[in-house]
Amino acid sequence: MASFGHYIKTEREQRNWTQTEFGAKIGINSSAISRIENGTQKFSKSKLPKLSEIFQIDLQKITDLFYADKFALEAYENHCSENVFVVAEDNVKYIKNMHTKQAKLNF
Amino acid sequence: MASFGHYIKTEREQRNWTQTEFGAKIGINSSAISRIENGTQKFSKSKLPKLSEIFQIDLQKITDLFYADKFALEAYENHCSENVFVVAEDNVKYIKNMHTKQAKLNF
DNA sequence: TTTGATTTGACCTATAATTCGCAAATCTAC
DNA sequence: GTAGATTTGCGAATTATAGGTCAAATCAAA
Repeated sequence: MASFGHYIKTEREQRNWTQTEFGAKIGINSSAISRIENGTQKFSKSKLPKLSEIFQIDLQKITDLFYADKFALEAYENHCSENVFVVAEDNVKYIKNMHTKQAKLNF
Repeated sequence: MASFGHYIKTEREQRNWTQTEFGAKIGINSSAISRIENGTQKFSKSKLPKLSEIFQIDLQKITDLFYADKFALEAYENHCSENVFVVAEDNVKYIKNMHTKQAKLNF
């Protein structure tokens, strides 16, 4: 998939909704929808649950796509090297580890 | 490595700088340094070049560590699944591909 | 104990980032 | 050419966040 905006556009068109119709459902002006689909504006993360609801798509999947796109763009724009995401994955494991250990300490 | 704040702390201590000294070099209040090292506050990306300069560490390495930490935390906090970063990596490739094709079109 | 270093809380500010609406412009069938 | 759909310029309004200040608390080592 290209980007999150493109993903939204595809899903919207599959349902034969105009940007205005879709905008009404999710509570955003049609011009904002246009910008979102074209990547000029970002979809606000607070509306992800609503999006999953009206698209009837698993929230986890939508969340992953959203952040994968966000991270990719950010990494690209800030000239991160190839292995940023490898390091990031390790960091997540570390964080999870820390939190479980922290949880154990509370007993 | 734990987190970017911890990384900063380690490097600072290796140089035997107090938080106040380090803060003076990079232009941040010492209490802010404390918060940054402990993860309460984020290091601002605009100061990354300055950081690489005073630490004498490759900017690319610092950039990667900074964003790996940022992405990891964000992924963790927003409950992304295991494979976000795999997808993100694909997305970067896609973006790079798009841009090279775009570049070619300009000839 | 004393001194310097670090941590933390509370509150405030400046600035950057971003969303989004409105209206005009442009595009696209029919 | 007309109507609906999409795009875009402009600007407002909101939000997010880094970082400061000041003071108190805690830590650590001499």
